[in-house]
Amino acid sequence: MVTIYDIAKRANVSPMTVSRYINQSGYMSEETKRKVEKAIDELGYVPNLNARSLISKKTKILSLLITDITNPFFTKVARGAEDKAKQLGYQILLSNTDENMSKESDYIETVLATRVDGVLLAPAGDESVKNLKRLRKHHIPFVLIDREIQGIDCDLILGDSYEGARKLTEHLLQQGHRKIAMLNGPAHISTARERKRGYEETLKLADIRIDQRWISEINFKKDDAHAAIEQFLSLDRKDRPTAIFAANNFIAVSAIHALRNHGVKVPDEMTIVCFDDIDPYTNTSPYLTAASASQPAYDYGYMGIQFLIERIEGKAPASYRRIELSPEMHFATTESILK
Amino acid sequence: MVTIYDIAKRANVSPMTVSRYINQSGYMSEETKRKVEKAIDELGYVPNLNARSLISKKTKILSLLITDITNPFFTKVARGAEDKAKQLGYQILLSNTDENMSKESDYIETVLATRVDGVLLAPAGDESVKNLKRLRKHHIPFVLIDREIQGIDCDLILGDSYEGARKLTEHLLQQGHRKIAMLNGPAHISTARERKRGYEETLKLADIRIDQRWISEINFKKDDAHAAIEQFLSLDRKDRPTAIFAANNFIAVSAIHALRNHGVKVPDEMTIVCFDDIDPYTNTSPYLTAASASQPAYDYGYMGIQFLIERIEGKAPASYRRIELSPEMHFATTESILK
DNA sequence: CTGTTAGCGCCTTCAC
DNA sequence: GTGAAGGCGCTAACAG
Repeated sequence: MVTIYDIAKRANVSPMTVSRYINQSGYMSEETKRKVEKAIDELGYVPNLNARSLISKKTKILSLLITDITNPFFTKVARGAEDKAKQLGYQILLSNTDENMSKESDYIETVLATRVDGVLLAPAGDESVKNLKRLRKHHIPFVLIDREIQGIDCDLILGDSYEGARKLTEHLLQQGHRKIAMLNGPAHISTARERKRGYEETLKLADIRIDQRWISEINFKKDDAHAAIEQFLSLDRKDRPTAIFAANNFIAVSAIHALRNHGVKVPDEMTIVCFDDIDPYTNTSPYLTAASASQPAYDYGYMGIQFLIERIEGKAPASYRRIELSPEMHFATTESILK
Repeated sequence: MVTIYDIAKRANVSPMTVSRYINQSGYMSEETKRKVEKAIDELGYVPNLNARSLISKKTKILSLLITDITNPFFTKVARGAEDKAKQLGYQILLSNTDENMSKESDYIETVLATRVDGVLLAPAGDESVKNLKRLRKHHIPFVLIDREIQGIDCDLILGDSYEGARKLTEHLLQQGHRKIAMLNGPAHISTARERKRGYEETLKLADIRIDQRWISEINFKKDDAHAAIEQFLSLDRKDRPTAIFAANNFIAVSAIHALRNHGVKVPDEMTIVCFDDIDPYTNTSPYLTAASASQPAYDYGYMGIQFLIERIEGKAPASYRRIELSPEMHFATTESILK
């Protein structure tokens, strides 16, 4: 491997001069500059960032710890994160926790050993508090996205889950639905709690009794809704929900597939609304969902990384920031629903 | 920062003993083991992989260089890659080139400076050959996915673009279409060339004249089909294609959106077939595409990383492997098309 | 403007 | 079984 010593020897200068050239620090004569440049070119030298990190204690690497990159929400988060990181001279390590606490803990250890400069993460659940405390203890800056953790004060980028849930539920009420089920995520995730709160309060305000058999708590993961859908369908006709509020994109898609497997046509025989987009046809008929609360996922990643790097570089305000991004509501037009 | 020296001092042993404990290399008495363990616990020591890399010349970091993580094909590639990497003790750095050669070159420099152990990449185009040669020169192992580069001998994981294109085109012929347009990617990408070859040969075999106005070359990127669609629609009724073969998922989605913007109903008034899936409804009615060639994207990533790590660790066969994965054809049922 | 010295945190090598 | 010396590639701090 070519090192600054090899360059130094060939250019007849000291290694320090080479280092100065590479870092453009301090002045040097045009002639030495040329000599060094020539040697670097001829030998094909590339600086070793690892060695530099050992001294500077900065790796210019960030960790993106999300639950699943194949969730379109997180796909866009990742893209936003990578764009901003590249722009500011950082690289991104990708990790998927699958909403699994032990996987998350695993990755946290790797994060520490790798000496990344910071972490952008969507915590697997409330229990993540121990992982976050571990990061804190080791002075690794982090920013939380999408999910809040009680007892952890930090930069935070969230969606307004409560408000989005209210609007989705209200939309169903306006459409005449009275038996509205909710397919929610696990209660140990803040967004699930907030979305349920929005759902329940909206129904209460409308004086609608909430049948506990209509509320099912599953995972925010792929293909997890099948059993819950069977449960709904097994109810007597009079108790069976006519609409379902899916708490995220994966749940909605899984629900739609499960319903169709059971011969229930969506949207004709069962109305679905959901949090997040169902790409790529969110805004295109035929609408499968009657309404969705679309989150600016790219911005979560982009702003998240920006906040993180500001923290890392000491450019952030002293007090932590809490950003709540409003979901954008998409409603299917009557025409398309009837289609 | 806690180092092995701190641990050594507290445990009353030499730093070397601590190092041995961490790496489980060589024997040591149970007692010293316990002492070291205790010190590590109390001080919260975490080994510094950077320092280790400086000596071992291995970072246990791989680079995943794709065009765009938001392309569902690459999303799944990334997931497969990360899963396999984690399983084998590696981490993944994520980079998006946007099919842009200068961005790709940029990332290659970063790859070199970071001293990653290897690279899994989907080259931006034939011109990538210079970037690959640069990797070669610096002895960085790499595996290519999805796209082949002339003049570069390396492990390769491809889809059978030719065969998939033939089947898609044949399907359109069987459906009675005679005026079939192709919305292709750029000719400097191998998959675009192969898919065009499949399209053209199928039409030739059926004795169908290919109208050059039906072939449009755009980018494999989001929202790039609008102008081409307008072109198609501007043709006289008698020359206007009745079906479109979209060379990838992004092109298909963009085409569908563009068509609908122009009031052309899909699939009723224009039939679309495409390479790749259109998630999440690929296999669910209402079908927007009449047929698709679904690629096992997860496997591209999973196998790609496996091959790469085998190379890195000297466990790969001497000669390079070339894997060609068959796309899985999905055809919409007549019923659903008519719906 | 350029060079020397020392050390980042760890491991290889060779002693004991 | 354990330790001391030296060095991985680079740069901070000081000297000239």
